[in-house]
Amino acid sequence: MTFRRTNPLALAVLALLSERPMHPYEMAQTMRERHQEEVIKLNYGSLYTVVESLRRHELIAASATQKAGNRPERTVYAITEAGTAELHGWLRELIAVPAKEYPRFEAGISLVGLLPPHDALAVVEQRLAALGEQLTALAVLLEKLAGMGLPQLAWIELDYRMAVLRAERAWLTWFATATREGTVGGYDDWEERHR
Amino acid sequence: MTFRRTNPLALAVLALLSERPMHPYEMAQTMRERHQEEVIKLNYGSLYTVVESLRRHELIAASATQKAGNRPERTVYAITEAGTAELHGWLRELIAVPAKEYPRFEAGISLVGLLPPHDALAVVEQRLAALGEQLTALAVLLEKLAGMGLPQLAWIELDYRMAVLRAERAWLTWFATATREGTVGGYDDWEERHR
DNA sequence: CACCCTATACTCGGTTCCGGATATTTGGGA
DNA sequence: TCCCAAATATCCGGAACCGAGTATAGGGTG
Repeated sequence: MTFRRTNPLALAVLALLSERPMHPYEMAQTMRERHQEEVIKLNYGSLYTVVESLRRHELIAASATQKAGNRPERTVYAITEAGTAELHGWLRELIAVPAKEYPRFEAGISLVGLLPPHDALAVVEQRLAALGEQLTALAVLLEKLAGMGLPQLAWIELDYRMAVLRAERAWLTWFATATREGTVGGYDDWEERHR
Repeated sequence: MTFRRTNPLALAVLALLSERPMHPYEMAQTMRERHQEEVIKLNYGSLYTVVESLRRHELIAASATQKAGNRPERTVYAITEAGTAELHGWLRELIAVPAKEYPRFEAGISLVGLLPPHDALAVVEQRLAALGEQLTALAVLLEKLAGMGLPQLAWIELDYRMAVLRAERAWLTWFATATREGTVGGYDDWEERHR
């Protein structure tokens, strides 16, 4: 059975172990500290499932079971050679090949015609406000990270997200205006259906 | 137990049943015809699970079991009043509140420093090419739909996706240049680590 | 020094998801 | 008329996922 590149949490595990051996709980802590959990969903339940799956595929291996102090016993894992290869291959694939994803907003906006135009406008404006807040929060964070002397490469994904958020906001602004003024194609029919 | 708005396929089911009663297989066909499966992931296995879950929560109800011709028996479902309310509420939420999502590309690009700069540049350029193709394909499709006389509101989500894709491409173009010329912040260290 | 709160380190059970099977029927050509 | 491919309609078993629970230890407080 070959390893399937589904859960990105497995990628995070490989990336962390490529620095040094760790036990699962430590991985979680490190992800927290580095704000990695903003980019890769972290869930304790999944973490242990994922680690076990990586071990079964021999991409990582248990390197020791410590019993520091009198804490519950814990297993430290290390990356294998196959694991390093998998890490690099997966990374290449993630960047090179656009994955087919299903953003929830696309699902929502595709059915916006089911809401009366007036309500639709209201929720779009709510989203605009929320996006605005996210953008300023991001800008503040970027400022702070740059100020701390961290190199841009260390927070490159935030830079990317900022660009995408700006585009979203621009589109939404257009859509809100077009709805308000009734200039979006098919508006008359839309209006009529909701009476 | 209250209904959890996880799988958007359930939203599609509610939306379809808000038009008229259908049996599951017919829902799938209709989604195909309308290219809805581009926006909402459709999987036969999940479809029946989701329909059963909606029925348990009384958002839809079995309205008849036909046996047309001699086909295997099939159950036709209709939306309930609670279902209609759920559909509208969910729709509002999807549009108004930006969901925390985890795009795979963000995960990938956040770890790009693990690849040697030269390789990173290569995969980024591959993605740029792929994005270019997606964009022209989208443009062709939009042209076609507009030509068929469909109102803009019927393909509003494609309009949105186009805007986002353009922003992605612009950002990637910048990143490729900055990598090629070594002007991305932290480049020297990056170079050095891979020797 | 008794107490409690938080941090540590998992574990577990129920739900959800999904990729194939499975079983029947219709339509169309040889 | 017979046969096969495609369409119809659903089901199933295993994998993955996730939230909540458990159990111990250290550290601060009155």
